Order: sequence, then structure tokens, then C-alpha cells
Amino acid sequence: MEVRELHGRPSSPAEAEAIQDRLRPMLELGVPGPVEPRTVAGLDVAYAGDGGGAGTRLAAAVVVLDGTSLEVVEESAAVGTAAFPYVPGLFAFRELPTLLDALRALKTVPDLLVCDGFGVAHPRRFGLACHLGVLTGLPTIGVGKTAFIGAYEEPGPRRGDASPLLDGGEVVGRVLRTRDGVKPVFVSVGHRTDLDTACRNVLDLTPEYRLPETTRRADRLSREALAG
DNA sequence: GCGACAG
DNA sequence: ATCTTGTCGC
Repeated sequence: MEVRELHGRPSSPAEAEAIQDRLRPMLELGVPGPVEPRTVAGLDVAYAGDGGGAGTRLAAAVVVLDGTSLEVVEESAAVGTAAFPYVPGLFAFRELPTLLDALRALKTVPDLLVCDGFGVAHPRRFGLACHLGVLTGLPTIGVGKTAFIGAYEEPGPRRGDASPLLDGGEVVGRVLRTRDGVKPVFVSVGHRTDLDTACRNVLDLTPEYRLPETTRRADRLSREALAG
């Protein structure tokens, strides 16, 4: 599939923040998302050795599943190097280049991208899921495993229980329990979808485990690609 | 000023 | 993210 080239690689945090600020107005928020996506892609990255600085070897993976059966439709992986050091808030710049390589090699154009991390639940409202949404033009959501920004109340104990993730006065995401009695995940919209649909999609993708099947598949593929 | 801080 | 043993539970 095609990916837009809207910026080069930042060489400083200030430059990276400027790119986020420039792309943020391109986001389409508050529009209805794909309720029954035909295909859903999961993205993830695995690191070799110390995952802190720039230059460390990594592998990015994209796995496309049938939105109904959750069967694998297509897989793509790419190896590369961390393009930026790990800085909270600028996380996307680390793995974006390799992630985009994997996406470009994809024949399928997914109806939805499920990203590891956050969308608008971000200090400047432009997390990895937003970034990938603007570059691909596709609906995207972010599913984080741990809290980043925002305050929330512990959701109920059952699958489907949720509570709003609040930053300042605004709802930036939702803390969603995907399975009975397990730690909740943090869902936020990235591009061209709404929070209700995003959470609906995440529940549809978690029939058995805490994390979306897309994320689990991509995680496994990225580790394999890294190993060789 | 001091912590906290997606992966 | 990654480094890592044992351990509790289905």
C-alpha cells in the first residue's frame, strides 16, 4: 500500500515536536469509524539488546486479519534501526521508518490499523496511532498496555467494563477491560474513527486474550523477524 | 523544583 | 522494549 511522505527524520526533540504540531491539524477526529472492518491490521516492533538509544536493531511487523474470522490474510515484516532515542511523547519517531517499510510492502489496504501505544492520549494529542493515521490515510486506533497520560478510575472487573481517560477536562481515551479479571488496556483514537467504535473493535479482537489478536500476531511476527 | 513518563 | 526463575492456576 501507499504511504505519504510528509516529513524527513528529525534530528532533535524540538524538530520532532514541530513535526507533530504540523501534522496534528490533518487529523480527522470525531467521525464514525469502521464498525465491521473487513480487514484489520496489527502493528508491532521488537528490539534487539538495549532498546533505549537510537541505532539499535529492530524489526517491525504488520499482520492483517479478517475482521470477522480473525484469520490471517497477509503478513509483512521489515528490519531496520531505531531512528530516534526513546523519549516519552516522541516514541513514534523511533519505529516509524521501519513500520512504514513493512506497510509499504503490504498488498492489502486494511480497513483499520491497530497500533501498539496511544493515539490522541498524548501530551500534544499526537501519539503513534495519530501519526500512522495521517501518513496512511487509514482509520487507526491505539491500544496501550500501561498508562501514559491522563487520570482514570479503575473500571469494573468484567470484560467490557470501562472508564474514561481524562486529561485536563477532556476525554482522551478509555480504560477498557477486555477480559474478566485481567488488567485493562488503554484505548484511544488515532485517525478517522470515534472512541465507541474503537472500543467495539478492540472487544471484537479480544475473544480470548487481554490484548487484541492483531497485536499478539504482530508481536510474534516481529520477534521472529528480529531473530532471522 | 520534584517525580512520572507509550515501547 | 529487553534482561530473567520460579510459581500459581486452569
